[in-house]
Amino acid sequence: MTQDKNNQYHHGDVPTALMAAALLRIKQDGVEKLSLRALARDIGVSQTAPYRHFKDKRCLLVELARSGFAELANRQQQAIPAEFNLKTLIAVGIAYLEFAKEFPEQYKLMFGTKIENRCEHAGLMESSMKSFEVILNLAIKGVESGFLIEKEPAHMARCLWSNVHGLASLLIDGFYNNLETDIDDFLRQQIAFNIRGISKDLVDLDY
Amino acid sequence: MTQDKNNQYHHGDVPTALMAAALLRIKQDGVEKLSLRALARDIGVSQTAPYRHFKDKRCLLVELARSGFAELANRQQQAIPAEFNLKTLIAVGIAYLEFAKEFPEQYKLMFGTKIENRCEHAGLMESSMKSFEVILNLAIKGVESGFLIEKEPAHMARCLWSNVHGLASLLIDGFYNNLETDIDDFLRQQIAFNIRGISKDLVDLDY
DNA sequence: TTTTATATGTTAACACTGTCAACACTGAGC
DNA sequence: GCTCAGTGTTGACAGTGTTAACATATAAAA
Repeated sequence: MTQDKNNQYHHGDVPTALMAAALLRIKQDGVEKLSLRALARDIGVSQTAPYRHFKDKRCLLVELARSGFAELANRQQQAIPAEFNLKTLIAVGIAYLEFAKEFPEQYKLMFGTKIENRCEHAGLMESSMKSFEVILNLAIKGVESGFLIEKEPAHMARCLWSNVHGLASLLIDGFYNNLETDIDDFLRQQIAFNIRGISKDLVDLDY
Repeated sequence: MTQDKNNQYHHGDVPTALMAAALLRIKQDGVEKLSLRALARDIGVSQTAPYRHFKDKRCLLVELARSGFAELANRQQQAIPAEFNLKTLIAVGIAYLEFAKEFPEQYKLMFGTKIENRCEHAGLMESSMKSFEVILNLAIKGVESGFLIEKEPAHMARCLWSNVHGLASLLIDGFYNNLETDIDDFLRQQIAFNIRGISKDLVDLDY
């Protein structure tokens, strides 16, 4: 914190400024065109300043993805109502898709191929695990409550996950653009189908 | 076709050579690092020679994706047995996943975000539609035969598609790496769950 | 307070990329 | 044989990620 904020040599908080700028940039131009130099220009520092805070571009992307998973987990958790039933799964699925719709570029970063060797980044893995655990806990509860088939809850969870991820991906990448019906109704129906597939009885979910 | 093949000024068939080289490159280094200049070097032409055959890099990627969809459609079609029942859907789903496993980088290109404004590329759209139509026809047949719920066959098809796409994506991006069970069993089970969700009765698919 | 060390920021440079304009060669049809 | 369109080449420009060497500001140590 310098006295003279206008003539400051030190920026103050380059990392968070970079993240904010990056979120803006990817929202505008897509994650594909994101450039470190442009980010540096955006926040008014030299082109190599970011390297004091991120080892390389990949690390900045990883951090973007990590925070994305954190936000996703948070939203999923928020979507769980007090009373648990099969519709809870739909609610969480919808929350998931809402996130993907709101932050498509961040979502691409989280799951896409832009980040290679994600396993090497512990923080990212941990964050994505936490997001998955929200679904996993629901599956466990579902099996315990007798709503879901008595298979591995992990498999139930992965089933839900892949279903909702498939929907999110196709949605983001524009494969549902020329849909005749309302997109939200459609998504709700798709999730409901999937839940029907792992629910114990042949329920009629009025999605 | 020059007489002297060794001192040839003209390469002969740059486009197909480029495609072959590109397929090799993305298989080795991933689609993210693909560079036009490297491709040109690979096939032994100057760095700007590709521009005589592809307007820009994007067009080359589009062609890669287009041929991918064609191959995918072909494999799906091949996987359909003479006799139709619910298991047919599983078989096609498995064929789909086999393709994704065999050509992960091409798959990423086909669905991922690397190609922006895919709608502008007519050939690509047509090719991807054809791939979808294979699934759509199955859904129609499924509704006609009374195996599937009497909803929009298009919705049934999209349900199958997003399910299998979700699995493929997560598989490719390494989210199933630390799976305890056999991956093929797992995938088969996941597809079966999904089909159970859109089948008319509560069938017990012995996947 | 002065000194020192560490964190942070800058400039200059390298190798690489996509792409364009200008030029050169080759082969087919007149 | 000449023309010309198709194909290939060279050279250049702007942009990128990244490193090394240098500069400054702040916090800790003296």
